[in-house]
Amino acid sequence: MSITADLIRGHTDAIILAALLQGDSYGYRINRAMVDLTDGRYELKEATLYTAFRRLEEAGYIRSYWGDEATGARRRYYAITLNGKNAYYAMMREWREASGLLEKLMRFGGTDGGDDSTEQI
Amino acid sequence: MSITADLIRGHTDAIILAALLQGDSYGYRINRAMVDLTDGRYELKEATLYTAFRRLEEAGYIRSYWGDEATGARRRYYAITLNGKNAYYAMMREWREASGLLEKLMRFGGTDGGDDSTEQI
DNA sequence: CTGAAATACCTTGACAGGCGAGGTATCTTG
DNA sequence: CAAGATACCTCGCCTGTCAAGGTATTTCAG
Repeated sequence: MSITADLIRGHTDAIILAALLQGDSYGYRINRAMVDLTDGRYELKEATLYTAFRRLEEAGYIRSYWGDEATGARRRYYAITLNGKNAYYAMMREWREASGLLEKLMRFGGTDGGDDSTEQI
Repeated sequence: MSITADLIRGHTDAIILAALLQGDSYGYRINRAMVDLTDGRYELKEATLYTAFRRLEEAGYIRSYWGDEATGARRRYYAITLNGKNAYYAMMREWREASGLLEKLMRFGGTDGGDDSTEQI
């Protein structure tokens, strides 16, 4: 089944920026790409996605403009800015460090002293 | 500098359970172990820690009891339960899957279709 | 002896991100 | 014509984090 929300929390921005690194895109399509890439195990919920777009635009990491397609529903396209790219690389560095730490912490919580009572039930 | 909270968010429970897999321990010590293991780059804040203890105990993943040390401040020890161990293994499986997906999504957001406008500024 | 720091616990209230539910409008297809 | 896909958006709740504040005990420098 799908990944729990909290494991994803905080990564939404990086995911969206990564998608936009490939070129301008719009909400619905980015969402679809996520589902496809993960074989349906992960989906950016719409409310989350659009909230993130607004957050990212406010931060100056993306710009938006309306598409001019004559056919189909109107689309709001997003483009990553220079600041956005820099932010993305920073997020990736953070992610690498954090996941390394997490791996270490979760593999071995390490109370290390090992003297106290260790009775189990 | 320290890792941002949101990257760690949701992993607190797994971290605590991992620590308790090594044997019973108490809040202050677990916290110290985290700081030591990560060279100070990550710290479980006290409020977060004690909130998590209550959450985990309520879920039946840990049990608690007061230590009987004659010296020093009183300590509340925590022990992981069978349910807690199972939960820990489940969390680890989830983490493995989620981090794999995340890695994929963040490395390549993949709008894949690559037909639309791709102008950048 | 005194006062600061360390050990050890705990609660309250605010905040931020995720998302269920609900809504709008257009186009396609049976 | 109705249903479903495409495409956008908002409101309000929930949950986990944490700054700030608090208690009590022990240790140790001055």
